Amino acid sequence: MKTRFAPSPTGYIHIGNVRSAIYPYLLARQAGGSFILRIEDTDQARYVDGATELIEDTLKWLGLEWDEGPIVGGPSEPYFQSERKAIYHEWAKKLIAMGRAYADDTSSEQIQTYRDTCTTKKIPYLYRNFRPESPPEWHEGLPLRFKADPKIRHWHDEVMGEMTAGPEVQDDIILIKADGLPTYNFAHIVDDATMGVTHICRGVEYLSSTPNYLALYEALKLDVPHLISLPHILAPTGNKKLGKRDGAKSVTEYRDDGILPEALLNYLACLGWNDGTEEEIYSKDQLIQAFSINRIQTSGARFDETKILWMNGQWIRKLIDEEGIDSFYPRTIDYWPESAAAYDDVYKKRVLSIIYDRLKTLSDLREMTTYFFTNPEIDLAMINKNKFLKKISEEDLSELLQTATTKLENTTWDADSLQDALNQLLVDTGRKPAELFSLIRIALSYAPFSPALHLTLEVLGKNTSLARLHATVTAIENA
RNA sequence: GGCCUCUUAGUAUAACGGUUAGUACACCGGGUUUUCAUCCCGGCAACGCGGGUUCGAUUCCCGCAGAGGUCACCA
Repeated sequence: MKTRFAPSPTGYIHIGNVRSAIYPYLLARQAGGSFILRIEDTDQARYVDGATELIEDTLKWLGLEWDEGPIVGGPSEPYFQSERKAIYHEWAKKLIAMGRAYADDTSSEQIQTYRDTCTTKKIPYLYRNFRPESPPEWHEGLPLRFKADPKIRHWHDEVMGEMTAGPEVQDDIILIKADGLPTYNFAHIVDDATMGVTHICRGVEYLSSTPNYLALYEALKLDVPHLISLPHILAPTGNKKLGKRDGAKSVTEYRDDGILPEALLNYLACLGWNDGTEEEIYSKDQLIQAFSINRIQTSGARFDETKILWMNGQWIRKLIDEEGIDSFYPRTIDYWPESAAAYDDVYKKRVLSIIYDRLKTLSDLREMTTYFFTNPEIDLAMINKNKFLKKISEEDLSELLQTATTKLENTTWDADSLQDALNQLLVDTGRKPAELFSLIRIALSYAPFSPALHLTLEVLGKNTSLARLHATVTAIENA
């Protein structure tokens, strides 16, 4: 089995089209076949500088390594269509020789009048109805058209099932443009054939041009590869397919937002496909095992930002629980608050180890861990408004904090001892956990939430913790 | 407009023609010595409409409606 991902270098890969890279990848890996990356850069007008690198970068990040293509090379080089012009022309000449292609010197104005004629007659426009009797000899600078053989065509789509199309959708499509480069319609057929591609995964938008491709395969005496039409990913609102105009985010943007490639791959693969079990979390290897074409959905699916967030949290926890903090930590380095730069990895790993089950994305670290790196600004309103603390007098609050400080000063600074000390404080002071713990927690962090108190204390360290408690006592007394 | 495709809760989906239509996210409630989160328990919520076929239809067939795709010297 040979599959391919064949994007145009017109910008970033967004989540609306990355599935047409994921599914062929999974298929190839499952079958022990190969996965090709081919760059379809025949439209010079839409070419965007750097887009190829962006595509490569995206695939690498997602873990979709290709066996043939740019960088790695392969038996069917080159993998850029712009460099394969001679190959297309060779195949085009075969069609000309067998009388199945002809040069087209019709001006665009003339074509427009053909169209207008059809519009006024309310009949579908087909160029072949205006096919010239004796077209000129083909030479570069002139578009080359396929001579269609319109008839009823049947084919099998692995997702959509048995398909039928009539002659009314088959036309003399352009094979080679005036600039000498082929159109997608021609190039992909030649490339897939010469590269040995056995399975084509592409969006359903190609379904309606398939009859034309079938005619080309037939004329060129080529076997038709297995055709796999992938339903669209829908925009957040409405039912249209997700595109850049709808603000479709690039895949790499999710990386910048702190989404793990494991989570994005997992989510995207399961959007519009499932293996029939109730499993939700799949690693890449599990996807390769479980994937099957016949369970791909036929209807479009909406990308749900909330669910990818949930899944990302699951993956953060899974990876840390299974592989440990040390192995996961390097992936977090770009996501810490600026103030963390002054701290070493050992400290940041300790912070990570007590905060990670609160993360939905890696970039949550930026907001959630600041008080581990800088002394928080004292905000007594947080104490005064707290539902457990607002009924306690300032004198009592101050006394309570001082008692706690004294107790903690004489405690060995490890999580277990700190937990024991806090429990003892509960007994000594006769306070409810909600009162004592809320007060200490706020004095330490002035954050809306933080990890368990004994862990927060342990990681902050004795000096910092006691200093922060003192600072709040002082602030209350001066208020 | 022609041709083609799709249609189960808000979202993603499951269910040999027979089930109280299952699961996950979201949301709501409860539990786990403070908070937030994790985890656990519970709740809410769906077969587009109309005809057939059948003892019985979410499931098969036909219409309709709605939505989408496509009709380029773009891919």
